[in-house]
Amino acid sequence: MRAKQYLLEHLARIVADMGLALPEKLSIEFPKDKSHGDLATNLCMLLAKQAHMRPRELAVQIGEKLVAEDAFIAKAEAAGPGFLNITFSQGFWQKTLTDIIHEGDRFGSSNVGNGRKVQVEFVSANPTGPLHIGHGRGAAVGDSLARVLRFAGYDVSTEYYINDAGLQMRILGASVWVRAQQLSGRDIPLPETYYQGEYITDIARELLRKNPALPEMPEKEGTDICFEYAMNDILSGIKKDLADFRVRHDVWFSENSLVQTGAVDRGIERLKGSGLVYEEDGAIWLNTMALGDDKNRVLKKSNGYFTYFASDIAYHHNKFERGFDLAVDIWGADHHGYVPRMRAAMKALGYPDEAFDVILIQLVNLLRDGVQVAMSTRSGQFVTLADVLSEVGADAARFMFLSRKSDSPLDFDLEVMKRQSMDNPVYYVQYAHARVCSVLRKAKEKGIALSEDITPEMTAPLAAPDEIAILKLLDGFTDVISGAARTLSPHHVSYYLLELAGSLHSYYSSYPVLNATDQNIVQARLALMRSIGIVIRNGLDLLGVSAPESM
RNA sequence: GGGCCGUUAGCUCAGUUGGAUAGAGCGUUAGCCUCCGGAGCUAAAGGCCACAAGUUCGAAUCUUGUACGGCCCA
Repeated sequence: MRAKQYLLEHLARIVADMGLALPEKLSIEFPKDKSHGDLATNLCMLLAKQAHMRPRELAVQIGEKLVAEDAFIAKAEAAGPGFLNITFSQGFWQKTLTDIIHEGDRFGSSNVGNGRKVQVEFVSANPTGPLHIGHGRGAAVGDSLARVLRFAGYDVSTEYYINDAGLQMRILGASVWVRAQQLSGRDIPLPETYYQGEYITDIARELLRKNPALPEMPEKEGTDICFEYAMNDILSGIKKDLADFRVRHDVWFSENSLVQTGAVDRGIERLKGSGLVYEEDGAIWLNTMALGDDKNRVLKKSNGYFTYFASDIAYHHNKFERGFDLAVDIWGADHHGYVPRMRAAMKALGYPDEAFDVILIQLVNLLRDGVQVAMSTRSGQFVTLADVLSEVGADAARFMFLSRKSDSPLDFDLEVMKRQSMDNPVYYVQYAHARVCSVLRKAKEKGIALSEDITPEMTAPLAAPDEIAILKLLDGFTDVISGAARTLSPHHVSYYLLELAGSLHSYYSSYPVLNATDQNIVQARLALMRSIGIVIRNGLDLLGVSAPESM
């Protein structure tokens, strides 16, 4: 981060002296940080294009000027066209430790979000049954994304949309009603389209205990009671599961409340302003084809009922009325066909394209020892998120979900997830953290004081290539976070942590810390250990994974 | 039939405004416990980045087409 800003300032001046303008987008952010040579190379290519020069020619010219700068050394290499390597002094990298220790749990945060108001809506499962493993993946991604965005300076609110109006909910109530009847000895069959799961019977049993008169009630009234009770019961179960998974929703938004307050009607009214709403066959339609969808969609059916689409439009309209600059929805990939029509609707409401984004979460393939575990919601035979958590733990599950980009399917093997080996990389990262803590503990026991003031003299012994490499890696943490925020991809954080943990383990095995020969070296390496610990902890926190001090 | 996503080492996967010799883990092979935590480390082998064309100084990355897989819609 600092390296880039630093480079930029100097290059900007040099380039200006040469009569060239720095492309504006370059002044915002440089995502690449593996090698600062890449950065310079990129820059040269862009500038060369602008100046109509051969890249190498320009590289040599810039290189010569850079060499004249006393703050860093640069050279244009003869090998390959247009390659320019820029090397920073060791002190430059060593200063990273000062920043980390000074900023502590804020290290890695930035202001690239610039306070933009973002809403992340995720999970939003119908409260008709417990959450399963697929919801877990969406929950982990959504929650972690929110944490990353917050850390990167966005103003984030997380939300769960409760689909508590509509057919599925009526079926839920009816299912419990039938089970309650059966439990009180009546021979009524449960229709196939009703919810079959064992949990429905459990709810009915519980409700009967509290309300023994239920089976005698008229069907309408009884079903309503069943629905109300079942939904609240299931919803509180969902809330508990999410809490156990360290997932937080700031707002629980009820679809029913939209319907009650007439928001759906108002949404359609507003849509009419786009001139794309029309009536046909007694139904009200939105001409989404005009905005990229592959066919037009019904808003209000001829029987007078609104479609799901209509209430979703009203809901999203409501989001923007609440002042969000960006609404991110996290959906199961099986809903991807829904994306074009929502985009079309947002456009019809007059919101810009970039105000609405959807992250699609691909399927989770649940396995046990390589054998697929059958899952079917209809038959009620599925492994719940709660089951998985109690078996493998929240840390392992979250890390696994956040170790893949969300748009590719994921194999989740329960047996592998219980193994404490590199099959299960969360332990590798946590172990690195525990190791660092252990060294710091031992230092304290030995009476070695850890100075709070990190001075350049103190970090100066960190001069080995391995050490400089780790310092560069630590310095890049902030970029990783802002990159993950920009691309809405929290999994970048996991990969970064794996890399950092690997560096620590490797370093640890060949460089003594407490047993180093010189007290100055001990202090310097302790500062390095502390910094690595802070960065791993900050990173794990963004993933919602614990950072144990011992294991 | 239309559409979305994917295809990178034997397996599971990273690789994001195009950049130097494409990276991890597992598995395989050969090593490392007198030493701060071996849940660890070192090294080797393993690649036509599905295929073909295009864009350019440069493509795993962008464009088009084809094949295969998953999903959605009709």
